[in-house]
Amino acid sequence: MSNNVLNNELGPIVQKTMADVVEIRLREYLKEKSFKPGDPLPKELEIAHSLGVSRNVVREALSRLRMLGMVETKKKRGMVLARPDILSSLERVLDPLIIGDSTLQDIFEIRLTLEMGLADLLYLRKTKKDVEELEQIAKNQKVTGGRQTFRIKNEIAFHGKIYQMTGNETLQRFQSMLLPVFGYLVSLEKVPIIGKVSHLDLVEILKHGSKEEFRQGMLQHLQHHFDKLKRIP
Amino acid sequence: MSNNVLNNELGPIVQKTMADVVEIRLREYLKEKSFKPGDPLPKELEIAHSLGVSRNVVREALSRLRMLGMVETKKKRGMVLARPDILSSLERVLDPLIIGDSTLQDIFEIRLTLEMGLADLLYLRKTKKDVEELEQIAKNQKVTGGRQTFRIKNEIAFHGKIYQMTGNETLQRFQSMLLPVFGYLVSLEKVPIIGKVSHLDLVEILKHGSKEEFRQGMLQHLQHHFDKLKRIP
DNA sequence: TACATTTGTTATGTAGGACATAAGTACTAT
DNA sequence: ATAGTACTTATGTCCTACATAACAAATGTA
Repeated sequence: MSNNVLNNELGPIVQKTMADVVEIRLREYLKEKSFKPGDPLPKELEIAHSLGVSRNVVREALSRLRMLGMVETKKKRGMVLARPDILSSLERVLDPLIIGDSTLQDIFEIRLTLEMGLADLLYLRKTKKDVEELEQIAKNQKVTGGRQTFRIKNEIAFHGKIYQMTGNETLQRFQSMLLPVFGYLVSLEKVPIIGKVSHLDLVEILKHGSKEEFRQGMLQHLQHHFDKLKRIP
Repeated sequence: MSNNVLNNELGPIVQKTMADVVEIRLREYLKEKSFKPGDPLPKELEIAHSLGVSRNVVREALSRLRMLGMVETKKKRGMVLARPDILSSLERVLDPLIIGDSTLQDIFEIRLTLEMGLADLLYLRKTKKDVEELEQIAKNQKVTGGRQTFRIKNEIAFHGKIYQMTGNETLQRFQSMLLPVFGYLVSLEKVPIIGKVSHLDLVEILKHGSKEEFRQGMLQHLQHHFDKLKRIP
């Protein structure tokens, strides 16, 4: 018998605690009964009794769902299913000091991918006012020039504004959530590298150029990042 | 005093439970002391005593961190900080039936953005073998043709393969995690719409065409999705 | 009758104790 | 010295009790 088969047959032993099991069962229950936001959940004691566990365990499981924003509770009124904020769960674990290097690298690549793909949304939704504000940000950088900390702040403001211009709130929040990750990665570099295409160049393209030109401009702007990517991962 | 200021001054009243507070305090503590994966945490009772709360509350907070994969516990040995899997937290809340329509729309746009930005990673890492496998998937569709359920499966296989070809595991998992969302959105459409550029066309471009040609091809392939996007969000 | 006040009920939030269990650690006997 | 035993410790689970908030019902007053 090959080792591969063995690995499939016996997975790693994960000793689930009761809270884990109850969390899963609750999820299944909510899905099966197709609960919708606003629907009231059973009482803690009812859950505990019907699952044959203590109220403590149920509360640990519920505490998890509450953290994710899946349930909200009010005294006496009981608990209701709620609409979780999908990004708040991400936010809790997105700490560059904790997540591994390979994941960090993956996230960095995702950011590059997103920025290369932004052009379509951007040209669909950019407004004159937005472009003007973006130009102002780009000009600010030009004026103050040197200072490292300010340079980074401005970099963040510029790219953040671009995300905001897409009109996609989730995307925008996602980007701002990734900032600490990039701040961390950038801090590892000794010398700040400036792309061939500047922020002002990008603004100029946004004003008078086409989608395709913007994509090319963004590619040039990010080129030094792409240059450092490994071919075979 | 303007209403805007008022809104900033007094935010909405959020009555945090002790478990919420302890969770936050623990996070801060881990950050301040710059805990790294593998470092042992204080005992439950120590935490409870030093925070002045019951062990129950501490366990609820720890249960949350355990769910996110931030801490792992073994009997007697105690708890250690662990490397959370950033996507597993997302997975728990990514249910199209629960999240709101606007977020659903945002996610859909993010997917389009990603696919439009994939070209660079793809051309950096695609292998001959990958392209051949992709071609096989595309041909499979051509052969069997009609059937709705199979068409969707094949669509998923094709685009999934493209993500896999980027060599970015996080990106790939992210995409496969979004599939239920798109399955849901697609199920809302009456008539399946086929883009002007087919899967086989895309494969052909991957074989002999340039990055830019691929991007244009992908744009054509997704054009009907872009057509339906709202200008002003 | 209409309204205000009080009382009761209920579900969650918090505290604290008890014990089982697993996994080290120290000790003892051959 | 090694094997086996007893002890210790931290987590996992259960139980009881009570505080608190919010709703419901009952009661009293104009």
